[in-house]
Amino acid sequence: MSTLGGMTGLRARTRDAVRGQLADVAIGLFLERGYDATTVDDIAAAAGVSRRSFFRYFGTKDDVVFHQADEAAERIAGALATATGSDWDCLRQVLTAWQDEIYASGPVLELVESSPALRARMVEKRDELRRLVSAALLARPGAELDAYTADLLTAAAGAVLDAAAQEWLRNGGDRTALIARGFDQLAPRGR
Amino acid sequence: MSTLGGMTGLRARTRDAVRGQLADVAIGLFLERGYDATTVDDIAAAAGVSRRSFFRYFGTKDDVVFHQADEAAERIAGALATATGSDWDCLRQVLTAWQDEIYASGPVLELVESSPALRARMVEKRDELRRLVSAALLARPGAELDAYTADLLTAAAGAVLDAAAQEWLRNGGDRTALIARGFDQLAPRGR
DNA sequence: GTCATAACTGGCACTTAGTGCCAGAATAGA
DNA sequence: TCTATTCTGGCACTAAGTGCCAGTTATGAC
Repeated sequence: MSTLGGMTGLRARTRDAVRGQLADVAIGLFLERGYDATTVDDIAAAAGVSRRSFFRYFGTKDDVVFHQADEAAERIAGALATATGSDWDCLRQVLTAWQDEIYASGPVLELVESSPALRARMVEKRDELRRLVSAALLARPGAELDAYTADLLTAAAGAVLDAAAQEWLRNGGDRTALIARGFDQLAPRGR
Repeated sequence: MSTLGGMTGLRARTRDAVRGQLADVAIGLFLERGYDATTVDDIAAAAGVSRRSFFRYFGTKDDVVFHQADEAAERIAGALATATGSDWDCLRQVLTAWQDEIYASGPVLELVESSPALRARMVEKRDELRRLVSAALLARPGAELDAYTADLLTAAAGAVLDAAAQEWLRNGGDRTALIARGFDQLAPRGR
């Protein structure tokens, strides 16, 4: 256990590599045949590992689609801790900057929308993110809000992102502009 | 097929009765031993039906907890169609009135919060409700909003309910007052 | 280089949710 | 009463996810 600060360790690095490769193979199959029609056996076989090993890299079949989002979630919470301005402005800045990481851009979002199981999991992940962000907002250095207000503002900010993502899927357009409009409209009253 | 308007039919009525009884037995077991530790076999045995029949009444194990919510969702959408006032006020009135149906009051809410699987399903159901409500808001007689605004307002109203439910689980108190405060704070600007 | 330790791997068996199918019992309507 | 529909239980099957074990490989100390 003599690891230096920046040292990642060969073991961890190969592990991350396998993980990423596994995810690529899996998403490729999902896009090709559909999520439900692809079994974990298929993924494992295509990636050249055993079924058992797949579950050592991903706890569930759908985690494969959201594993970047998990990492992003903690970085978002971290970014929020250092943001300045009013609570609402902090949420606005951080979430606008991280929108691409929250809503996996491109084909992955359509993949998620195409499968009820994946959509359910996405909503769940969104909820976890919401909790994390709310806690980070509440724990900010000079915070002057209560837990209820933190939950409320965070959920409202999430509402903006959700609505913008839906509209973007419907009609395309400038997602950042949609988000800006939403944040303007919902800016909280009173303090 | 000579059923009169109000006639429910004996078959449908007994079916509803079995359904309700099955739900009661299942929730009882869930509260007693926990959700994950209760199998569908347990439920079926305790209710005196076969495992196969259970799945004829409920598509999944967790549907048993949310089957009232599904019915409530459509009634909420119906109520919204006949509500009057600004879009935001309509949402406020209808959702405030139906809060108990949305957030199963009492022990069931705690049961849901105690199991990750149930919590995930609840979030999913909430999402379905959100879509239904948004569509109903958009389709209202004299509606003057676009799909994006409908989604935005609906999600914001949902944010109020979510935050209020969390706060209520934390500290108790008057849930209706919390909801009122949330709706005041998030009242949208512009038009 | 050697060696003990820890981590990774594949294979197997098992539980559980959920589905398709079929044959028998119960029921509604003519 | 007779016929068509519906409900039921049982069986077999798929697929996700987990625990366990034994073999292999990399790691770190000497």
